[in-house]
Amino acid sequence: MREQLREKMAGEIALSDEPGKTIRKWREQFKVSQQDLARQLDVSPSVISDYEAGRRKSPGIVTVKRIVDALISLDEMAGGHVMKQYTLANVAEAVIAIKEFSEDVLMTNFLKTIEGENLTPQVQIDRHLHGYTVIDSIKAITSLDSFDYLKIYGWSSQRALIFTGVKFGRSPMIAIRAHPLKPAMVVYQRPEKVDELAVKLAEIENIPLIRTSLDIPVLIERLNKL
Amino acid sequence: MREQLREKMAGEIALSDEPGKTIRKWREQFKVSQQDLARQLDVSPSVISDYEAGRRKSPGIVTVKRIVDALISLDEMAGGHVMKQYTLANVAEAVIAIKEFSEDVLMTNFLKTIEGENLTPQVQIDRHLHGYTVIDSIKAITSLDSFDYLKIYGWSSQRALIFTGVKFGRSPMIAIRAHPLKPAMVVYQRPEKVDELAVKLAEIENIPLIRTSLDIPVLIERLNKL
DNA sequence: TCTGGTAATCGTCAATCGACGATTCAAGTC
DNA sequence: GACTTGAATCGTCGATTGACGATTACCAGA
Repeated sequence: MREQLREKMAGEIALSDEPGKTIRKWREQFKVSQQDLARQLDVSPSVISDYEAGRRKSPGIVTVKRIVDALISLDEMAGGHVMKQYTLANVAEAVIAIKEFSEDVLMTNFLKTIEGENLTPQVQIDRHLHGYTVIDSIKAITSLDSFDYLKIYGWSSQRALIFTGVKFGRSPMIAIRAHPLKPAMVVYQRPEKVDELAVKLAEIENIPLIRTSLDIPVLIERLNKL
Repeated sequence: MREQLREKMAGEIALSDEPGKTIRKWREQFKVSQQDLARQLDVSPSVISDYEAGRRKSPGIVTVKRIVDALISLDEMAGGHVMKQYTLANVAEAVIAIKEFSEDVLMTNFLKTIEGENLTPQVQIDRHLHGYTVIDSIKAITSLDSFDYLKIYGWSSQRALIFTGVKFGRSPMIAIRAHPLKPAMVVYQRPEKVDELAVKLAEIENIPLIRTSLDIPVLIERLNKL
């Protein structure tokens, strides 16, 4: 993952309109002072300040590389704390919780547990669930990646997909509709509103669409008991 | 994904010891001539050649950005063919097949279907499976990413993990051992050899370790019937 | 109030970049 | 053999970077 992070940092800085600000952002992420960074790089602290202030509009890639590596090295010397964040955190960015049940769970029980309200009364809820995935839909959408992960790993015929941060509930259903592998159940956690279209799509797909008003920590806790 | 690719390209170029070669690599990926690229950038072709030849040891990030954007723009104008490669291909790189069963499958049936030989006779195989994932272990290892995806999405207590391209079978078991979430069964498809350590680890974890001699297409076909 | 840690600003200068254009090669292909 | 097309090499030159050090400014504590 080290390489990944290095590349991301370098890429971000290189593409930034204000590389200085991006450098600063990362330096702050790593909780390193300009001085410490300067020491690690064996340059004067003013150099760092100049970069961050944007005095150089297009620093050379060697400079960028040196800065990135210095930050990562400093972090490693201090235990690699920051890097760890960007390992799991990034990959799992959009996934808040995930679990496979050791024994199948009835949808009706699942509903009771999360205090869910069925928005699609026509759809049968007599099936079983093998597991669930709780997804931060904002993050899933902004980092398209995550959506792709989900497409491949997280969506399966026998699990509940729980979306948090839902506005109208259209995008998740559209994504589901576009994909061959369907979840057995879709849950919106405290949606602002649930669009008609979302309900209609769920009915077409024959997937029960559930709304719950539990907040995330409570929801997670309840789910853990299953 | 566009942003992702941009960042990756910029990052790679920025971190490269020979940025010129990396620029060339990408230009060739995009199947663009130096001249076309130069035209897109509105500079003389010799400029590109100079960069690729390494005449500038540390090009400024603005230059890098311009080159990256030019390549992507050219690709987009031509239909975005190259970019598409870097979308799904990359994410799914290591996953050859994946499926959740609609109904549980007994391990013994699973074994019969794939003509599997149990290398761990002590371990019980009376459990059920919810699904399986077929993984190209070479790709999974070289692109560390994929291994991380798996950690989070693909590994679950009730599924079979099928590894292809196995040399000694140590790495997959070690990775499994290191991770809290365990598969219910591990299958090696035509391993060159199966190391003692791998078997021992499987026993410790109480995960049946299976060997199959089916080749990949046949294996997939059989699995599809489940 | 003084001090130490952190950061900003700026003048300066050698080194390097960014770009051009002229020239030379290497392969096709007409 | 003449003619494109793609690429390499290099001298040149103005513009910018990379780095320093001096100076200033802003806190938070002792």
